[in-house]
Amino acid sequence: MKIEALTKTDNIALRNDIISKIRNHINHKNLEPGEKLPSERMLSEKFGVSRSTIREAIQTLEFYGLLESIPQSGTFVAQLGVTALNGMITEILSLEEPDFKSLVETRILLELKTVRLAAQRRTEEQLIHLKQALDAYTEKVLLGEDAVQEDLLFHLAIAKASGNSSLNTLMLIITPEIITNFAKYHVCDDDQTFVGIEEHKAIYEAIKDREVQKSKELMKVHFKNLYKYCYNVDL
Amino acid sequence: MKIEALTKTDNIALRNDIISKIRNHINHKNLEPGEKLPSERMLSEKFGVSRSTIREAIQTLEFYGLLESIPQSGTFVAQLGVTALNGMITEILSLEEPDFKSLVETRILLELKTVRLAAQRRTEEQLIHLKQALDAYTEKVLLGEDAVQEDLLFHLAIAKASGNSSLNTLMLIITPEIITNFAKYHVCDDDQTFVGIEEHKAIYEAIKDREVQKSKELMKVHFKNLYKYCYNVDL
DNA sequence: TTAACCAATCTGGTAAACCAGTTTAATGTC
DNA sequence: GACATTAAACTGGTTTACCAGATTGGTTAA
Repeated sequence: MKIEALTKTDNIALRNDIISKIRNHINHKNLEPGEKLPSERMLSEKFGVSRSTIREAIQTLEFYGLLESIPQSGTFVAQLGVTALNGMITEILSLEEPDFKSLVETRILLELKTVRLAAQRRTEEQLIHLKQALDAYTEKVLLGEDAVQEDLLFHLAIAKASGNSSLNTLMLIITPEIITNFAKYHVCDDDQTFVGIEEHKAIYEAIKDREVQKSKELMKVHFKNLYKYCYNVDL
Repeated sequence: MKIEALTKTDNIALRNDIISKIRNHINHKNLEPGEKLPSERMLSEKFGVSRSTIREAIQTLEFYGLLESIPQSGTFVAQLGVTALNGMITEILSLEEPDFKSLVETRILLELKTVRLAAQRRTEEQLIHLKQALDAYTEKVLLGEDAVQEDLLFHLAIAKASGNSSLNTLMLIITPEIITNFAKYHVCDDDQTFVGIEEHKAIYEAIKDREVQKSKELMKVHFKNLYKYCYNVDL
């Protein structure tokens, strides 16, 4: 088991090492925004690793919007200068796994915003989608089954209805980790879920009626138990 | 130029297609949390593409925490059930490029939180780092040079000082796109930056003195122009 | 001199072969 | 028949080879 973990860690360490070397190269050559990086083959040779490894590192930096690969042409640095690039890569390399408390804290922040925006901006189509998610959740709970997934999907539907693509993306990024931790710590084993039905329904109604402030207050109540629970248990 | 874009789009389309097919497979086989996906070779053959393509798709899903690859063992679905997985992949596939307004809206939300947390939790070491970032920014402005990068690095330092790894990660994700859009729309060409020095300095002092509410108010002021500017220009 | 064209070269993307652990199942022993 | 052993098959990771489009530099025709 520990060998597996070590191997996995090694892989990440290797990729981070390459990312670091790419950063050094950009610094050393003072690559300006839009300039071209050496080809994958060159970097591969220069760093003594295979193209796959280089490509993985580039893909990671591409995800953060620091590089952009164009087929049959090259890999280019984004429209941000050496300083920002350097600082950001350093930060990315030092990123740590988010702890449960951070996740919950962030989720609450994001959702108190998405629910307000949803109440303001939701379209009829999004409202239907919300209703479907709500019904799926309710049905699951009434069957006495675990409904964590349907719960989170309803919240994701709210994020989508917020009309803010950025917030929607961020919610998608943190949600799986939230669910995983819920499962790990058995946060949702108790029968609070019946209360959850009413709370969800109320939030839905508020969004439907475009009651911005009320929707936020309802969400706050909805999160109160969770917030308290997590801080008591984990802090 | 448009051919380049098309090629790029095709690549993304291909990867998304594979992701979609993986989702279908998981649905069809009703893979429970922790269960193993078919090997990359099997999927490669099943979908009629190479392992590289499969691996890229898996890597994307790994980033969102939906799958996990373990060397010499297999790829496993995360600790979330079919329903959540299905819903999330659907959402991921339909993700759209964030617009500038969404980015700004999100940034303001995140930073009004990070600055408060930083004022509460910052360590002495983080304070030093903040000071360095502030000085770098000030120096650049006084030289009359463009200081967008140093500006954002200061804000990232605040995010790091918030002690919330999750918020820090999210800030890192949206920052490059913010900078890119700043450059594209020439938001920061005017000499507002001299005002920026004072505002940054004030925020730093508030964090230093652990004045939570004040730090938030100062950040609000700092963002007021930007918020207004963006909405006026882009909306 | 200039502009158009063409072929050699270079690019990222894709596919196929290879590697080192892991898993599994068959085989041999007690 | 139960268990230990061992070898073959299977895994994700890595390396190498190949592809088609883009770039580039020189050559040629106007």
